[in-house]
Amino acid sequence: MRAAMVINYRNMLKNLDKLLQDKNIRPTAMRLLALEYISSQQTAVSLSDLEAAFHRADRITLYRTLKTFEEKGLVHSIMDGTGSVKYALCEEGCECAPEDLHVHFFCNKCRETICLPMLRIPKIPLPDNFKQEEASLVIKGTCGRCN
Amino acid sequence: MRAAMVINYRNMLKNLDKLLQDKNIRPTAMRLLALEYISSQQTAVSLSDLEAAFHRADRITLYRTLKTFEEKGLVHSIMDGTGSVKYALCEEGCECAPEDLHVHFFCNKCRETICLPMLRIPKIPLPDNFKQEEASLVIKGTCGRCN
DNA sequence: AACCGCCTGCAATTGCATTGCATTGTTTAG
DNA sequence: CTAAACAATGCAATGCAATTGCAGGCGGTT
Repeated sequence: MRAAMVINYRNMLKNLDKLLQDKNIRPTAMRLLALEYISSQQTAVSLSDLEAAFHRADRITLYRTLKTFEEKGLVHSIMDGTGSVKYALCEEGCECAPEDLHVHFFCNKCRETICLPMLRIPKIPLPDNFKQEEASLVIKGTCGRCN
Repeated sequence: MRAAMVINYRNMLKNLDKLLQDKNIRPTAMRLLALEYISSQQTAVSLSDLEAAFHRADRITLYRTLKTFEEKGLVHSIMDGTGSVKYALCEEGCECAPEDLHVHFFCNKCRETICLPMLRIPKIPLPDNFKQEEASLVIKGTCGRCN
């Protein structure tokens, strides 16, 4: 049992490691931890969340870690209107247009932001000569847990 | 001709005045000017825009003017992801759910934000137990003018 | 005319995002 | 194996937008 867990944990690290490598991100200890945290969360995480999870780590380093993840397409950022940017893992193989193409939900009760990857942003018929490059749809209300 | 313009200007002020009164906002000089400016713009305005238009006015007063307009339902705010909040007139008779129900467009070239009141945000079929209260859809790209 | 409340202006502060720089750690070329 | 080159980290400082406190001023009411 113990052994199995250790092996699983090792495997997980291997996987996270691979995730980073695949995106050309050097797998440092901090980054592995950050990535582990992000992927363990059901909701999008803010810099403050990360900071709270690793209170011994430097805020700036965490900030740059998130920025790096975003640049390399490992996570995407979400502006949910709370004033602090949230980050969530990109889907496998997604070339994430900056501000992704799926819907995000912000719960007014628990104040968490979640990705709804199965819900794509509908195509909107823009006026003549308008060209769409990105889109961001944030729905606010109460989430399944809070209802 | 001159006389007609004067009369039209007077009428306009009367109209703006009425707009304010209807929303229970006391029509001070500053507010009339701010409202005139906002309604003369084709695009949503930020606090900085207002500040630039009235460089003799106090930034804080302009800030509070916008806040008052928003509270009273005269304008709605738009978070377009630029980091500064934009404001635009609400449609006649709209009870503007905070973060309105129409689509907004942000042009990556001219960096202006515009309302597209004729384009309603489509209804999204949320997962079980999720309740929608508001929604914000911002499309980014290049606008008609910039193409 | 006196009172009261809203509006305005100035000062100061918060909060999040961002950059500069020196140090440490890791990779790579010789 | 070592040194140079580069990347990541930690600390300090700054930028920028939003926000609040307070005092004075103005308008409207009694």
